[in-house]
Amino acid sequence: MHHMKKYFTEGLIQFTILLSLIGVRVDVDTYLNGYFSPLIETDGGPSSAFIQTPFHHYRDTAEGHQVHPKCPELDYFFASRRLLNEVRALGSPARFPTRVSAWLVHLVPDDNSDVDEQDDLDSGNDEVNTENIREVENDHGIGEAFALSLSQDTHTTPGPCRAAAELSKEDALLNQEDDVKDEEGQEETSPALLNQLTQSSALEPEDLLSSSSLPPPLSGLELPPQWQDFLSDFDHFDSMDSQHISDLDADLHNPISYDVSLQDAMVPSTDSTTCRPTLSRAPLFRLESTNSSHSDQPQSSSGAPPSSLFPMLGNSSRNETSPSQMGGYLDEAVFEHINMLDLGNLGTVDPQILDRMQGETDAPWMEDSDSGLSLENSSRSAASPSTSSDSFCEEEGGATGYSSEVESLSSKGAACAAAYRDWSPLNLNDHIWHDHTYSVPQAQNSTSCWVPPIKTIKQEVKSEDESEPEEMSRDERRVQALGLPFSAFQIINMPVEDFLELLDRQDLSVSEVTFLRDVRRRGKNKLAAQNCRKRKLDAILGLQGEVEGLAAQRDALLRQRAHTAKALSAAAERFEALSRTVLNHLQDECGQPLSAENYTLHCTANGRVMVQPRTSTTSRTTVTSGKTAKRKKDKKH
DNA sequence: GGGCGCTGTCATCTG
DNA sequence: CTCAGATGACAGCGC
Repeated sequence: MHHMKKYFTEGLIQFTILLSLIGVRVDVDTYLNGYFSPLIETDGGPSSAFIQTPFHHYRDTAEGHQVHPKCPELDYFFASRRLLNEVRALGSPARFPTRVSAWLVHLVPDDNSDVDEQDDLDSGNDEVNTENIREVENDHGIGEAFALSLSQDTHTTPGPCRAAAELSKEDALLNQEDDVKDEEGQEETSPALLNQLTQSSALEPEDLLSSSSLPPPLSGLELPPQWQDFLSDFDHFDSMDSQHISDLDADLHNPISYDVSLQDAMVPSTDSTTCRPTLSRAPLFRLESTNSSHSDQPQSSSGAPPSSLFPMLGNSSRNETSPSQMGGYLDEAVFEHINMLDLGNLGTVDPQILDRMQGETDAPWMEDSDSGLSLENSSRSAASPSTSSDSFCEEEGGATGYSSEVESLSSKGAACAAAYRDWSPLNLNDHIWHDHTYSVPQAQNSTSCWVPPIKTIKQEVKSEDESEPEEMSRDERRVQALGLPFSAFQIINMPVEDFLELLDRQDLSVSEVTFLRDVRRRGKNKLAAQNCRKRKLDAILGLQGEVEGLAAQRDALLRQRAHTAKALSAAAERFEALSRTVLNHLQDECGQPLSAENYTLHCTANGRVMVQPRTSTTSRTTVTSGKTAKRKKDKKH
């Protein structure tokens, strides 16, 4: 189970990073909040006896996590959460525009090789205003380098180069209708020679930029080789990234298997109005494992049934229809949600820690016991001061102490001593040592060797050297003074039935009965306190190890983040250069190549790649003029 | 003499 | 209700 969780969590991290790389923000909280706690409970069930920490006051307060108050993972929860908060405190990771990874471009043969490479991109305005989108298309079909579509219409439609100005969604619908008409009239003209690098992409005719003058055709627009490289890189970007991750973390051997289609992953970055909910596309990501879905996940906009295993996949599907929810950034989402690694940490925690926990849960309280050490010590001194030859193990069973007590029976207790003579050490073992003892040393149970604590040894040595009687506890002395046939140790550890019978059969006054009850209560509480303290100590030590492991994990994640950011930045630069090249192959109504300073490429939700003016004011003007031109053109026709 | 750690004990809660 | 266990709080003790 630990291994499953480990691989699950690691795969989750990789998957999250991948999603961030392609511009999908993953919300892991929704999954982990709802699902991890049960995992903890299920997995750590027996371990609740390992550190039975009653966080009564923290019950159900761990940010909604239903953590059992005695769940030891609560400690890890707080510790790991603190660590990951420190990670986040290191600063927001570099942000990268979504559009960098949200493109698909068709490779189209191009004879027009004179590409103006001198345009510089104006990076000032990256805001995508879908209301001002101009859809540009080559008019001869050969150079239809893009105008991609993720929709199912796979036909290619040649047509004049047009730029459609859409002021609103309604206009877009109108334009689509016009486009259909245009397609019908132009489908016979010249089929496009379009190399589809990806499936189900299509060129769609759009309106003309100008009704009066058609721009000269882009004959055989051919992308430079680096563009093909770029596309191929993106086609295999997921595998590339997985490779990076695997290089960084050799332990991530079995990430979650997934199949990412970059085309499916093409997502718009900003305006949700561009989303086309009616589009039927393949799932953004497809998990090869099919398990139950998380029905609790709110499907905010898509309304699609939760068909994915993880809520993050639900998010992915949402991305198809709710692009506004997609931050196209490799941002702190990865690290924010890894904070479930506390939870997640249980999966990705240092294997040494897991092994240690496993080992302790495997051989739990069997090995204990300091519990009763001092008691046994005192009992030993009280019950059998003269029977030093008796081993402790014998005394632990109660035989030694019992026999010694019988030997020292007072007249008062002698009458009832025989009645309890059959109270065997087995009873004591059955009723006393059955649970709650924190850590009985394994040797104590398996062999007859008992290693007393150092202090006990010191006391013994001291008593031997100084020839002084061992110091008896107050209760020991009082019990001895009563002249009862049982030591305080036996009173404390005998079964309650025997104890009650003892109280009944002994001719004891009310005060004596109360005293014996107090002795028993105090003795048990003393053992409990010892166990409790030792548990607390071990918990602290375990948390220290956990902190060390989490710190190492944090460092690894930071290195990984830096590496990923670097790779993504390089890809962004490459994409910018290639976009510049593509823009230079396009012409405006005047026949001039589109300047990368004034235009940028944008991909809509339906998969179209459009040219978009960089500045809103300019785009507004352009859109308006484009729309007017379109209407003029329609009148002409 | 004060600080610190250990230990025992009490009170209280939970199962 | 009783009992056992767990734990925080407190006090005593020794170093």
